[in-house]
Amino acid sequence: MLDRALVDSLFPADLPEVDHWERRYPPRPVPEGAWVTRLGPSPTGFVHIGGIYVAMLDKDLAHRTGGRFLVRIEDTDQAREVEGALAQFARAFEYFGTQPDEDDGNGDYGPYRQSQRSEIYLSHARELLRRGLAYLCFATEEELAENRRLQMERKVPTGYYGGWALWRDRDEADVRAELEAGRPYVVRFRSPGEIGARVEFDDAIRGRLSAEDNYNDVVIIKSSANEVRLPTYHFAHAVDDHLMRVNLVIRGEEWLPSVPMHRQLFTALGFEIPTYAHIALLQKQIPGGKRKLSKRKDPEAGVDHYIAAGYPAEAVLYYLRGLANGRLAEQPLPEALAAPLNLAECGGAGPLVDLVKLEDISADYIATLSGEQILPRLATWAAEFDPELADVLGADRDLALAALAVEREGVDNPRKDLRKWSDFRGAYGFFFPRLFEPVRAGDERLGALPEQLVRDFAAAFVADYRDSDDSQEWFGQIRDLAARFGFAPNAKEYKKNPEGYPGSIREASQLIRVALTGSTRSPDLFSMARTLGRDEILRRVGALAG
RNA sequence: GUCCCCAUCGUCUAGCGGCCUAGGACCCCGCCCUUUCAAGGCGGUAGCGCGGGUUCGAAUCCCGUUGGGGGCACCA
Repeated sequence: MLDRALVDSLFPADLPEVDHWERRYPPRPVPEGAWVTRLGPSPTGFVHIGGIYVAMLDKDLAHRTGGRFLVRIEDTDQAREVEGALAQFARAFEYFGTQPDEDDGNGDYGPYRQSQRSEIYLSHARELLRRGLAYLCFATEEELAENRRLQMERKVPTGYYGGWALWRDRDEADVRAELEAGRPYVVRFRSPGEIGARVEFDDAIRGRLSAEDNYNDVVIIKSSANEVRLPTYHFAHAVDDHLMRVNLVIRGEEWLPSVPMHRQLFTALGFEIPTYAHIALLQKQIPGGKRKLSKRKDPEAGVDHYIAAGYPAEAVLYYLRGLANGRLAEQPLPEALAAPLNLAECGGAGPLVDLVKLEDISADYIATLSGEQILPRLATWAAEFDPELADVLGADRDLALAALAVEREGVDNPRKDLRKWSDFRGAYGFFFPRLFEPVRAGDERLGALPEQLVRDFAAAFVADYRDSDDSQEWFGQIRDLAARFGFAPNAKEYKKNPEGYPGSIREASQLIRVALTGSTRSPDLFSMARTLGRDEILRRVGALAG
């Protein structure tokens, strides 16, 4: 243990004592059993979908128990900070309805950015040093690297412990000498653990666990060479969770092996240990196995992927809730979104993110919406991601609503060709003259039909066109034309005698379909015709006639 | 090397000593519907990793193994 005066000389003279912070951040006035949760994103890039997954859990549990959910920016790694990261946190939280109760600039337990809490960490580090529960370490990077190399060579666990901890039990005289020489140092935690000892603890998801106790002396305050003295995650999160009065920490299972060490820190600091819940990591399938979903490699890891594609938040949340608690995947979406989440029902195995499944969910959800409900959301999406489409939607709202109504309103089984907003242009864009390019005879979309036949058919259609409110009657003119031009009346007839016909009623109607939509895939012809209107029909089929 | 976690159809899961010759959803296949696509209806293929043990009885409990994921950074 270093002389107290020596310890104190390492810190600003006006640094508050730890009890100052205890008074500054009193225990919260929340009911018994209330959860105070937190999400700790770091501004090193866009938000990971796993962050929304955790935030969803955090918020649900906090609110159901009369607690609070806060977001704390963990920016102690100043080298890796990315500009603009913070702004898109707020955007993501808003989109998915996971806004915190407290965050930067809003709450009584701030600051909510670790880089602004240096004083708090230093107070607590000084206290640990005064009590000999932490120590100064002057080991160089080279020395640490040599340690590591030797450890691997000898096949013993890597780390800074026991005989490998060069500065753990050094004479004060040595320490003073290094300080007088102006050598940089870090502050390390003096782990109380012994090699081989076991420790037991409870996890809110996994139940009672047992692990080797921690015997590593981890760094708690980074190098004195840095202009601003900042802590490592281990130290920062312990101090912050305590002073922000967080009592439930939901985080990824990659932290499980660190629990013994974190518990030691809480104990050394005299803090009550929070409840930990370690959730399984979302995974990506790779040949031979799977791995952590990575923002760097997997587009679907980023929240922006979902927002830019236009997945409704409800669909994504329903999918994530199903991953968290399987029973919710078997409930209708509205109920599943409103149901409480339960940590004990979270699985221990890391699930593969299945975009096919998400798309199905999204399609189902959108099918429950009316055109009036879809349009404003679609327009909002388009404004940011497809401005031309946004223009078109804005210019002709009535047509947009009419298009959306096709086989969606007044039917038992609404279409499910809109699985996300970005599908709209492809599936419905043809309704808008500005987005439609007339088709000419000879286009490959018309298949193998002879050009002249196509022209003649189209011309005859235009010449004799009859509007009708009855779908059978309306389609009847295509049947009549098909018969006139020698098409088989149905697929069976055509199959019997392929050489005898240019095609069947299918090819005949596809001809008109391609003329009207530019595609071989569309909703019902009659329904579209009613929406397009006589003039537009004649214009488009007329273009095919030449 | 070492320390943790996990293991039901291709995927996500229900199951937690007998109600399971294992249920649901997505995917995939077939049929129907049939003017395409999208839906919808009906049906189908497909799973408890392996080996011990406990038990009258195990997907369910125990042990081992195999496989998968993650930690061991002054990243978080």
